[in-house]
Amino acid sequence: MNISMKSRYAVRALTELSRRDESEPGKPVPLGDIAGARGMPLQFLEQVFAALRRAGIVRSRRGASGGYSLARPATEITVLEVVAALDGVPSPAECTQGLCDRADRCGAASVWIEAQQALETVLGTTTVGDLLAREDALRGGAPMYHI
Amino acid sequence: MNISMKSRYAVRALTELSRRDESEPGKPVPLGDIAGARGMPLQFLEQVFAALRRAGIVRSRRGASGGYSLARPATEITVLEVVAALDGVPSPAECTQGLCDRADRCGAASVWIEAQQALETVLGTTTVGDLLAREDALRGGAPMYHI
DNA sequence: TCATTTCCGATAATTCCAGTCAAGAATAGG
DNA sequence: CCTATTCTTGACTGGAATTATCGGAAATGA
Repeated sequence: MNISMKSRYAVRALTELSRRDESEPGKPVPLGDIAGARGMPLQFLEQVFAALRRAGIVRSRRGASGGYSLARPATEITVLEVVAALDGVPSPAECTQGLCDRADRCGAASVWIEAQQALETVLGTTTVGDLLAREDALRGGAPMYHI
Repeated sequence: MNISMKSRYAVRALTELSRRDESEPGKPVPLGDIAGARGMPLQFLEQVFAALRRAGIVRSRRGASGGYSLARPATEITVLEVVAALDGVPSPAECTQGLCDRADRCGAASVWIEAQQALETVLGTTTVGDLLAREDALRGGAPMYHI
């Protein structure tokens, strides 16, 4: 199972959302702002955030001065659950989901299972908060050359 | 990241091929035998093995009593290179292939890169020989637990 | 009321996947 | 040489997934 644009947009958008949540905690941010800030198609983001809301990752408020806000602190939202909400649990091969009836006598299944576990470890231990911190490090810590 | 049927068939087929290579080393095995032994569509396997040959993983001999044989010992063929030959290097997101022009200022790229590295570690350290050994362990009835 | 914004379903364009089909070329054995 | 076997290659297809876009409905604050 692939990590699609939906998941990638979601991660970017949540990073942006948590950036804004730092300055004005809890205040809803319109999707249009987020889409604009990161160059993502608004109507596609709407689909993405609908799924994020159903998964309990963001909260929404409708109407004027509405928008989306984080349902939990950014440091408690893992990349894994974001991906799971949009693409399902990422698995390199279907064997790893009990769909392979040969798994009990197929040595190959084990390697796909190990691969999936490695993926889950990385994605499950990285939070949106981490990504925001990394982004800040890139912006601030990157060498600044003057023209 | 998609590990397609091609790669999965390839891994299964190479395991079968190395099993036969054990009893009669270097002897070409017709694809029909391999397809039959593991219930895989022959004509699809032909595509798969054409790619494996181009990648230098197997050798072919045409004609009667021809077939495919391993180009190297099974213990020197990693699952990673098999997957790479058929699906390309597995990557969870395109960012990790230099296609994302935002990578230098996008904190999200880092997590996809780490995920890819974790995948490559698992797949790159498992060989077809390992899979054959695991399969034998499974057949021998001894349950095998791997950490 | 009105502008804003989320919500929801339909649809379209494109690409990918898994598998099939068909014709051709090389080879061993007789 | 003849023939069955086997690899080689490319085109093709049906279905599914991906990546959106469109149009409007419902809620909400000013």
